[in-house]
Amino acid sequence: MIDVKFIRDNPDAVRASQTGRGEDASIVDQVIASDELRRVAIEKFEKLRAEQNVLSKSVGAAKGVEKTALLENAKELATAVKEADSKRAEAEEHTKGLVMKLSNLLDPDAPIGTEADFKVLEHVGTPRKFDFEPKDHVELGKLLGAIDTERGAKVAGSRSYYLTGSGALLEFALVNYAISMAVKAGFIPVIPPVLVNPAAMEGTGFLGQAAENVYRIEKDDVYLVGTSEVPLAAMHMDEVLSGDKLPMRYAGYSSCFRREAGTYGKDTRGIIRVHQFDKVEMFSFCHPDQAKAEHARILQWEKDFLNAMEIPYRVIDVASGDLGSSANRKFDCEAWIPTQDAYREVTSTSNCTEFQARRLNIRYKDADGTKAVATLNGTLVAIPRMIVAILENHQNGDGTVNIPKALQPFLGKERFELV
RNA sequence: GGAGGAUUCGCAUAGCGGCCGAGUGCGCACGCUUGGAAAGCGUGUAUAGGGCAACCUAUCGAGGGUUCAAAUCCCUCAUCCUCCGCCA
Repeated sequence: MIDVKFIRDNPDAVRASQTGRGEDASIVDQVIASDELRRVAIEKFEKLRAEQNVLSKSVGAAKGVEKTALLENAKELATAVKEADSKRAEAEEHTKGLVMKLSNLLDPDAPIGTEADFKVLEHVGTPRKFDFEPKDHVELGKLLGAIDTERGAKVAGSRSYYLTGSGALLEFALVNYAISMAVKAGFIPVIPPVLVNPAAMEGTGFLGQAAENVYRIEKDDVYLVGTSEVPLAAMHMDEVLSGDKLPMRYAGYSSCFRREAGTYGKDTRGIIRVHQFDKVEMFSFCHPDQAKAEHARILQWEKDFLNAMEIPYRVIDVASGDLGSSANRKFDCEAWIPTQDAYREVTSTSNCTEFQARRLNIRYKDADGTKAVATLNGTLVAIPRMIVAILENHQNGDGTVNIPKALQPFLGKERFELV
């Protein structure tokens, strides 16, 4: 949510941002008009209310005939106040509804365009040349007894899978490595709730365009989170953080649930796109002035992780039209997937500036007063995609897979063997 | 699932229709005092909105209602605590 005052003072900037995203810029003018009416309604109500407060006091003090007369007046006023109040509430709601439609302001450095207009920032590592025909992760997963998509489908439907044996152990190793890395970097490790209430979901912006991809448990009016970003961000909902404690960094480990509506036929093979997976997510609450620097730091931790996995990847600056509505800029790390002959997203980090915090009412207090914090998120490791990248990039001709050095202490061996 | 109790300014509490945006204690900040500190004394100590400002308005878990007037009365909901039941 963008600050209404900012919209009022900088309508052109907001319009430009909307246009850059390929979204409706006319909302800005609707907001300004609505805000005008809102302020008139507020003034009208407050004036009447002040009158009523005075009159009410005099009613209390008065006696007899005088009191009866005053009461007569007071009753009339009460009706007027009630009416003005509901008009005020209506105007406020209308304005807020419009403001909520606006996406976050774009970072001026973000590339403008649609999904395909991303900018490649760098390549790290070189895709490996195989002297044999590389197998894909589904095949390798079978040979290693690590991934079972057939039984996953039998028991839970499409896009479901079992991680077994080496696969399960690999998840534990990845999680352990990620968490120990995060703790070293000063993150507080968190195991958050994955079942959250509507306020948390709404506040983090997942009930807007992304709502289609969210699982909802109707009976209890709760949602299954698609990322621990939701419970991590909502953790400090309606709180005022002390300025000297910022940045506050959390690393959440949780299962993530995604309906994957509208992705029929996309990535149907294997575990690139699944309904449920585990992920370690970085989340930071920081000073708005620090957000850009913090974003760079989070990206660096993502790169450190991929470097440790010895996987070739590239970093892209996601184009305006492909940003989530909360993000003002987003970087994706895309790992090289040999059998797809392509780079595929494995991690992603977004700078949400104060947008999300304003919706969730998360502020910080320092000498200058109380203001909205900035929030940022980034994937440290999303298990299935990382497993895909590791299996495919580190496979040997016989189907065995070498374990990256960083993970070896967590697995007690150097190679995954065939079963 | 059933029965009770609770939710007030950072914390602990008072208040149970107008004198309450709200008292007290603790904490915190500043000042006085002191060689320095403690104690003591004094002052201050929420957030949001509207207004150029003086100032006004709203907020006592949330939302409705009654009333000229609600922290206070009524209803619904949420959370926490205790007891019973159930499960582990």
